[in-house]
Amino acid sequence: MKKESTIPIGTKALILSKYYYGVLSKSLENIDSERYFSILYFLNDNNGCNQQCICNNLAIDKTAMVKVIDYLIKNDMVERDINPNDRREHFIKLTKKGLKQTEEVVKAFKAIDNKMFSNVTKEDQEVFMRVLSQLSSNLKELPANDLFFNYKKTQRPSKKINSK
Amino acid sequence: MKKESTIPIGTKALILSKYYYGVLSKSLENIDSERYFSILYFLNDNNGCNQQCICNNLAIDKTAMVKVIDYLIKNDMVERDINPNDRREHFIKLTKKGLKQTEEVVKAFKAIDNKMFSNVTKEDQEVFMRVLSQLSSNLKELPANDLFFNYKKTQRPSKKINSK
DNA sequence: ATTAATAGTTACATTTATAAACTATTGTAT
DNA sequence: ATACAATAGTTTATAAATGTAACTATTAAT
Repeated sequence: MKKESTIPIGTKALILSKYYYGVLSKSLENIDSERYFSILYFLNDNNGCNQQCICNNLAIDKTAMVKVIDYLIKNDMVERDINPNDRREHFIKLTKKGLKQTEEVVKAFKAIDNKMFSNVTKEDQEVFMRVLSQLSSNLKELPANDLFFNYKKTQRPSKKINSK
Repeated sequence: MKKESTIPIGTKALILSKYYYGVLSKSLENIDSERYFSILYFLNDNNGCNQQCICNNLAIDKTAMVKVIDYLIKNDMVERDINPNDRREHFIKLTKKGLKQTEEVVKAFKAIDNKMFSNVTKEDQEVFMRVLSQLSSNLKELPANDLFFNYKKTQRPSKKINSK
């Protein structure tokens, strides 16, 4: 009685993503960024959004995002522009080079998605995608994980330094 | 024309796993291990397997695994026993305490899986799981990712130090 | 008896995660 | 108008995760 396949959903999802990004980075060795492809992909659809927007949508901490953007700027993939209407916000915009290379990134992502689904029927594919979204939103409503995201404990009761 | 939801499968899977482990670790705050729950879960089904086996099944690098096991030993969750029939292999076995606490871990995993699927029909659930497995095995056969796993480049053409 | 392969380890460098404290800016309530 | 809260982003520090290379010990293959 082998029960080989009793691996929890979350673990399976993590494993899948590891394989996925392995394949992806293999097919994107010619891009000037060696990582953060998912951010480029996201920017392709949301060019000019602020950093917090990327964080919220890709579940990345904002302190990590600072370095991600720094890296992408260093490689001339994006630029960081202050929003004149709300100077707290920094818009992240793909550069000319970034736009061009992001095309390749998007193609690579979509190629993998297509190959992955090559032997899955259209109907099953539809169900899969729908359930995947459902699971994610179910999880977001489960008891306080807090682990990610930035509006978290925020207890900071002290402070008030240069206020007086 | 918003295209909010065009996030690649691999990215969605990664995000799902982040939320998932956030919820999980929230519900397992009383366990003596603060992490590596998926390894405990795996050991519950495969108690006494060697380290490589865990690596292969959970897509974790073997050099990382050393530290994971060290950590779990330090917290008296597992022990590491040399296989007398092949002294290269180290069997990883749950301790008495590890067995007990792993019960809780398994319960927590299954509880989350249940909650996630609470509003998904049995049929859709079945399709989802089947496709998820299919996608993983599709990915494994895509062109060399190399990124993970241990039988990789292994080119090491030099070496031969103390051979002569 | 060499040589190759496997399981695991060590050491190192890089990347990522996490928390806390911070600046700058904007929103809100009195 | 002023005080306070909230938001976006940054910095710093620490810990953990990840990846690479070189290593030991052991077993398998020739």
